Amino acid sequence: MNRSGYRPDKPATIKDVAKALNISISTVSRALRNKPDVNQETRQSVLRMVEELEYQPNQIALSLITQKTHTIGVIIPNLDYFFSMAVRGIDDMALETGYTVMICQSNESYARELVNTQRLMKGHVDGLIVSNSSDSINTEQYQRLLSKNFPIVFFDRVSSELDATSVVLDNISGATQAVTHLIEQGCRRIAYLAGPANLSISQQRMIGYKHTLEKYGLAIDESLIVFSEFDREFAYRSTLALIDSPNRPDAIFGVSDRLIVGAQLAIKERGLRIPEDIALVGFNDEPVVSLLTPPISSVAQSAFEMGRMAAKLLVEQLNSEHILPSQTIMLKPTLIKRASSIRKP
Amino acid sequence: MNRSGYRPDKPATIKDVAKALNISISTVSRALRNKPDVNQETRQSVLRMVEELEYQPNQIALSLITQKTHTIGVIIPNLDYFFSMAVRGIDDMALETGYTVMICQSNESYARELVNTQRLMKGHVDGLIVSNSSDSINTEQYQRLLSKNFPIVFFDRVSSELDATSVVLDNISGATQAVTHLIEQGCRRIAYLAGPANLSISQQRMIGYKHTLEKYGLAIDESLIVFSEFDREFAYRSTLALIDSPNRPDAIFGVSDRLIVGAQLAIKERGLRIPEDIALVGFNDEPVVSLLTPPISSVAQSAFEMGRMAAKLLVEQLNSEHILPSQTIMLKPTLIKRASSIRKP
DNA sequence: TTGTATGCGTTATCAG
DNA sequence: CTGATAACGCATACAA
Repeated sequence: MNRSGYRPDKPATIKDVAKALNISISTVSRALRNKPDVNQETRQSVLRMVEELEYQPNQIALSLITQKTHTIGVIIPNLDYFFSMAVRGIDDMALETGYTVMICQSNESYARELVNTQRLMKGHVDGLIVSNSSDSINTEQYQRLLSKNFPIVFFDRVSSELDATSVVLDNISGATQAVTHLIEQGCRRIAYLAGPANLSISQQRMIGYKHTLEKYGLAIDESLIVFSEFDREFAYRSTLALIDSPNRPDAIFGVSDRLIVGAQLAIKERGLRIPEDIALVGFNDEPVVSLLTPPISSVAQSAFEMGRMAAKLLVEQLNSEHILPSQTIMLKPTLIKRASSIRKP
Repeated sequence: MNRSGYRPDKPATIKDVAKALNISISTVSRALRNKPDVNQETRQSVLRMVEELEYQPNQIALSLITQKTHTIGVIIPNLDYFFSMAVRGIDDMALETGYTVMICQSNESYARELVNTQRLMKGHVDGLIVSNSSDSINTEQYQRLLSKNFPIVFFDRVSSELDATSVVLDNISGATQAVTHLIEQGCRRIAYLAGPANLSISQQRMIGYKHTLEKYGLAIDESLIVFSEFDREFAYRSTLALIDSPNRPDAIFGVSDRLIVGAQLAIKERGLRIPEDIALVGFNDEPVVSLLTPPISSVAQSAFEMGRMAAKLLVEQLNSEHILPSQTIMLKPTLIKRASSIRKP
C-alpha cells in the first residue's frame, strides 16, 4: 500500500519529495512545472512520489514569491436578492478563471466599508470588486488605492468622482421605460420613491424619471419625490403620507422592489385599488414581486451578468502586464409589465 | 512633508524601515511587536518611520511562518434568503474575531462542492464551515480532512455519518409544531412536500411530521409525501398532482418556503380556498411569505444566529491549542401562524 | 540533466 | 539593548 511508510501530520513539502527520492528540490520543482530539461525517468519517479506523499504545492509560499494570492475581494452593502445574484456571477467567473472570492458586507455602512477594505487588503487580495454602501459619501480610500494602481472594479452603485472601471445598468433607460409605461397607461401624477439621495442609482433613475415627465409635458412636482433608506417600513410610511396628502399620486415608481413592496402594503391598507387608483412599478424584478397581489411591474436587470462582467474585467486587469484604461460597461434593463401598472387592455 | 523622499510603488517592508533608520530589521521587528528589551527612543523613531513609509506587515510572509491565514472557508449550496442570513452571521462573527471569509457556492451540486473544497484548501483556509448541497451523498472528502484534524463545522444541512461539530435546528420540533398546529385546525389529511430525500433537514422534519400524525392517531399515507428538488416549479406540479388525486390533502406542510409558495400557486390556480380547502405551513419564515395572499404560516429560525454560532465554534477550535471534542448545538424554531393555516378563530 | 544558492517578508534564536 | 542568521516553502539564476 504505502511503501515508504511516510505519513506526516503536516502536509508534505517539496523538500520531503526530494528527500524521499534522494534528489534535489530544484529537480523536483522542475519536474513538477514541466520544464523541458529533466530526465523522463526522474520526472516519472517524482510524479509517483508526489502522488504517494499527497504533495500539494503550498500556495502561501508561492504567494510570498509572486505577491499574488489569486483572491478577489468583494465589498457589497448587503446580500439581498440582487447582490446574492451578483455574488453568484462573481463566484462563477472566479471559478472559471482560477480565483477565489472573499466577501465582506458593509451593511450599508461606510465605516464598515472602510474596515472591510482594510481587512481584505491585509489578506492581500489581488483586486477588489466594490458596490458602495448607501451612506458612502467619501471615496478617498478607493482613490488612494487606485492611485497606486491597485485594481478595483465597481459595479451597480458607483461613484461619479472616481475614474475607475465599472459595470453599471443603464439606469436612465430603466427609469425612462418605467415612467413612459406609466404615462402611456394614463398616469399623470407619478411619484418617485428615490431611496438614498447620494446613491448613483437613485440619481440616475431620477434623471430618467424627470426627463420622461418633461418629454411628455408633465410638471415635476418635488413633493412627489421621496428620499429614504432602503427600507420597506420607510417606504410604507412615505406612501401613507403621499396618499393622505392633498395631491395624491396616481402612480408610484420605486427605485427598488423593496420600496415598492412597502408602497403596495400602504395602498392596500388605505383600501385603494392597484392599478386603478395608484399604479406601481418597481426596480430589480425580484422574484417576490411576481407573487404579490397584484403582481408588480418591475424593471429587470441581470445581477448575475453584472457580477460576472465585473469579475471578468477585474481578472483581465489582473492577468495583464500593464495598466488597462478604465472603462464603463453599461447593461440594458427591460421593463416587465404586470397587473400593478396595466390599466388598459 | 516627506523627509526621506521615499515613495515606493511597492509597499514598504520591514527592511525599508530598517534601512531608512540605519538599524537592523530585528530591532524594527521587536519595536513593532512591543517586545520588552528595546530602547524607548529607538521604538519611537521606528514608529514614526513606519507611519511615514506607510509600512504594513506582509500577512503572506506571516502566513508562511505560522501556516495560518486567518481565513475561513464557507461552502454553501446557494445564496437564498436563509443562506444569505447565515453568511451574514458568519461574516459578523469573523469580523469580531479577526478572520476573513471565503465563500463558495456549490449550486446544490456535489461535484462543485468537491471542487470548491479543493479551491479553498489550496487557498489555505484555516477552517471550513459547510452546509451540504442537496445531491451530496458522499462524505469521504470531509472524512479525510477531519481525520487529519482539519477543523470543520457543519451547519443546517449536516451528514449523520460524520462525527463533527455542527449547528442545526431542532427540525423535529419545528415539524412537530407545524403539524400539531394543522391538526388542531382540523386538518386530517396533511401532505408533506419533503424536498430532497437525502438531506438531513428533510429527514428530520419528516420524523417530526410522522410522529405527530401517529401521536394524534392519524394514518401515515405515503402517497401524501412528495420528494423533490428545492424548486418552486417542482412543488407547483407536485401540488397539482396532489390536488387532482383521489385523496386530495386538506393541508400541506412544506420543508421550505420556496416549495410552499409553489404549492400556493397551484392551489390558487385550481380555484381552491386557503386555508378552508387546503391549509399551508412552510419552513424558514422568509419575508416573502408574509406578503402573499393569504400570508403563509411558517416555522421560523434564525439563520443569522446559526451562522454566528457556526463561526464561533470554528474560531474556538482555531484558537485552541488542542483538539476540541465535537459537539452539536441545536437551535429552537418557532411557528409563526398566519392566515394560510388558521381556520378557527 | 541536475544541484547549489539566493530571495520573497517576517519572526525567532542566538550571539554580541 | 541590538544585530546577524536560520527558517517557513518554493522558484530560479547560476554552476557543474
